[in-house]
Amino acid sequence: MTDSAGPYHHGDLRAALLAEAAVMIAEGGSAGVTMRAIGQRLGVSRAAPYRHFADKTALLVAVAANGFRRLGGRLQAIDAGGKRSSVERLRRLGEEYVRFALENPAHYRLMYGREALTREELPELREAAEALFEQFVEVIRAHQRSGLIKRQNARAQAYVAWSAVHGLASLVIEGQIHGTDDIEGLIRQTTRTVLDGMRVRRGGG
Amino acid sequence: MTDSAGPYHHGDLRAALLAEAAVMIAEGGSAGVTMRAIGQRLGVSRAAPYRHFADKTALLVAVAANGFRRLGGRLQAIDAGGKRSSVERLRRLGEEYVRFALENPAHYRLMYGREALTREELPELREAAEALFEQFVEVIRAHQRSGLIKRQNARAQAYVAWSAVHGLASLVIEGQIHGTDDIEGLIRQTTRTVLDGMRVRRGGG
DNA sequence: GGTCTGATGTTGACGCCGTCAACACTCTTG
DNA sequence: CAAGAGTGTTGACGGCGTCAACATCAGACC
Repeated sequence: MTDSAGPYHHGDLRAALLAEAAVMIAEGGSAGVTMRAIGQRLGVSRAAPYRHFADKTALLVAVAANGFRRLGGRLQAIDAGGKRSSVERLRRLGEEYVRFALENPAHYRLMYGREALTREELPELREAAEALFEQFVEVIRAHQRSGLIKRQNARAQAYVAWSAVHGLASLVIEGQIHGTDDIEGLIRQTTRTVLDGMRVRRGGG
Repeated sequence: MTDSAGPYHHGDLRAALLAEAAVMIAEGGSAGVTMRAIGQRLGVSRAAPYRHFADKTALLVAVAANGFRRLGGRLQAIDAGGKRSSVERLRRLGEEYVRFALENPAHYRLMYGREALTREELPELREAAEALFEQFVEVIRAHQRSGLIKRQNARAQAYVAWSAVHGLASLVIEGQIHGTDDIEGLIRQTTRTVLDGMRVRRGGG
């Protein structure tokens, strides 16, 4: 019985590595991801992952890029659905962003918490993150055209909005928000405040 | 000549460890901080730091807490100085916050990028961070009393403002802001947008 | 002044980690 | 059926955090 050892070749180890790494990150943060441990969990030796990823960083980068794509898809679904009033839709987009981060804290942290990764180019990660940001910019532009928010540099406005939702998500994930059970309320207040600040007003500066 | 080896006891190794760790973080990020390396740079053995800090985490926590205190002092200086119009002062506070983060990126990342630290209580770090946050809340309250911003839950408003500046700082540090050289302009736009959203308006919701 | 004791620093060792080189198996292609 | 590329394994190396045992020193106490 080869059952205890399994077949010599795994079948689709690359995909399994990505999936298992994501699981391990969710379980214990990316610090708990070890080339040896992930191999063991997949019934494979410690060096096997190196046939599919140049090193541990490359594996984590691929996992993080998947996160960007997953988040992007989720936001796209929100943005496409429904015919709500436009500002409401923009707000829902921001709220959904934060919700994704809070549902996948360790994964989100991996996506943005560079550190050892900075020195290299990491093109895959960069592209995935920029594609997500371009979604933001497009939504901002659409709302500028509708006359709902100020017609300033759309990228800059997108950065401001992104800063707010990313900052809130980050603070909650890192345990910096205390004395408030009502995180949902805080999310709404954040998006509402920023949108108020971006909104066109009669007689306003 | 004991000169090459130095005296057996260092004198004030604890303080030296804190200072050197901060330098190493600034040089190469907290990943580059190694108990062995820091000892070597101080002319001390690899285990010497353990006489002053329980483990590497404890050392990094102390360094991070120092960062919070340093930032707090800087913001306090801003807040105390000058008799500018009040909203302007609030804006300068936010801008100074971001500037500190950008001047000390690796240190700032250490302060907020928990990870391995989450599981323990880390009372020193928590207290330092909360003291800083209370400064924010106080400033918000003062501006509520002046009738300059909406009288809502001050802590919640402080969280919103903090999210914006922390998010912007974090995105810039992590290299997520592209296509804009004018980071200073982005900082101003962020603070202005959030304050606009929090401001009291005649006839506004 | 001499001694004792606790604080501080050193060395050796352990286990875990990422990674590489050399080797083993297997599937495809001719 | 032979060859070779792709995939997986084992052994080994150096670096890391950390602990236990030992060394040194400064100051309190007689």
